[in-house]
Amino acid sequence: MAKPVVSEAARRRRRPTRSGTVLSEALIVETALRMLREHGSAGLSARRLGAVLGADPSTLYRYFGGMDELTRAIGEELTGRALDGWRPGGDWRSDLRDLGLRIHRAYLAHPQAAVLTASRVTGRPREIAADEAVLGVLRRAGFPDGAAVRIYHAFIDQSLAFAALDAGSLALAAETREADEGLWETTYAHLPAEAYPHIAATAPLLAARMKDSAYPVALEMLLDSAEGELGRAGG
Amino acid sequence: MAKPVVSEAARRRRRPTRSGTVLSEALIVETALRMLREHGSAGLSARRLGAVLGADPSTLYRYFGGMDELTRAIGEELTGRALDGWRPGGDWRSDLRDLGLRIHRAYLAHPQAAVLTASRVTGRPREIAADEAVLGVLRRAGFPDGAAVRIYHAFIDQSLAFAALDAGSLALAAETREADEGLWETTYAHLPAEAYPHIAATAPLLAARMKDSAYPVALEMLLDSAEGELGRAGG
DNA sequence: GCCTTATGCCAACACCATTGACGTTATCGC
DNA sequence: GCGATAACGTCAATGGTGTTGGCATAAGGC
Repeated sequence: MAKPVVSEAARRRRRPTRSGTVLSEALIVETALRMLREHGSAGLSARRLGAVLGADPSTLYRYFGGMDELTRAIGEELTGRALDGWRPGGDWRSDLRDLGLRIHRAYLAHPQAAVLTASRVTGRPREIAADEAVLGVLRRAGFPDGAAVRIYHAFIDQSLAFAALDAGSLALAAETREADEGLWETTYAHLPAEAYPHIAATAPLLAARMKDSAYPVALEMLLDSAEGELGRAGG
Repeated sequence: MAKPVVSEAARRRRRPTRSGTVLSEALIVETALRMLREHGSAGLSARRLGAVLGADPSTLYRYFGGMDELTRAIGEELTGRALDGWRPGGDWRSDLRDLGLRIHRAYLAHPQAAVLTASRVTGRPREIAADEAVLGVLRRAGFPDGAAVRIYHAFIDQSLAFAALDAGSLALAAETREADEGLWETTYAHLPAEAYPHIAATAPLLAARMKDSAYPVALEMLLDSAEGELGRAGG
């Protein structure tokens, strides 16, 4: 076998690579993030990553079991950055809004990485911390446990789902340089009004809105509904 | 060059492949869908697809510009199936609910394919038809154009986003056979109550709810909010 | 029945992840 | 200080991938 994959903590003998750099889990993940950002999600490969690090591709297998494990490590790094600095204020609605937007923003800061990792549920420490935070906000707001769990589930999955979706289109746009956004001005704007009357009637509005993420609107609608339920039930 | 990619409509000289089958766009897409379902999202490759069809891999390039274009065709097929048989009834809310659940269901019927395609905006005919349908329901319900477009955007992106997210976990579960669902009974249920009081307090509720998709709840909340807005504005 | 050309096939290229064997050298116990 | 051990970087090779140019053939319009 070629892969005991010594844990990072037990790693002591750091030999510099042929080109002089000293490897580490953190350095590899960081470099991979930079490569994803600069060369797109297809630009990350063991060979290229090795080349950038000045190391043989096979060296990476001393640190990660495979590209899949590296991908999960990158995802961990992203979710970790999402919660950094968040503290609950007093208002449950703005707390949740802030949390949702933070998650969305953290993923979109690295679209190419997000699209690779966003759909993986890890169950790792920082993800659990986020879950606890959301549940806490809802229960303190006065939602009974059943409602709190239901709303929590919708909220967290909505955030992750939109993060992945928006990261996907952002990554695609950055890579192909051909504006998918322009699709609304070209294809959709010139559809025959008889066959597609509603699109034709709202084409300018569509063109203006489809450029941006729908997440803020969807999030606000979810909060609307929750607030309505809270008003009807408790106070 | 090797790829004029004759359009399906202009295709007339159908020569049977060495193994006797006669190729077509539809047959290729259909076969690809079956392969994705049976062998997972990593099981689809030009070579394997060719082998199953009894054709040389390069033959596929007479029908699609590349694997990327094939992927988009698969996505188009999925969205098409979502709309099959849908007719608007009288009530806008149940119309939208039905449409949303159809999209979600159509994608989840082919999780491996959905995970490849759900984040691609194709701009192809059947996708446009779906957009037109949603906009029509909203405008007929009495929403002013601005609100209709805003709600349409949130609705369609939320449907696709959840479809992709849920398909991802479904595909992962099917491939690795290790139940992610059990995560809530194992990891989360045994967290220290001091550090994670809210998770601990709601653990049984969480375990029961996290197994299912949050999409129906999120959809209903979106519809709640829209109905509230309609009530306040027009009557 | 001829001609054109669409279309299937072949061979080849460049890339990919992954692995096993091999040396070298950094660190630990003494 | 010194030797031993094994961590870890490197090399070479395997079997996969998408994609392309050239070629032969048969299908269909005339």
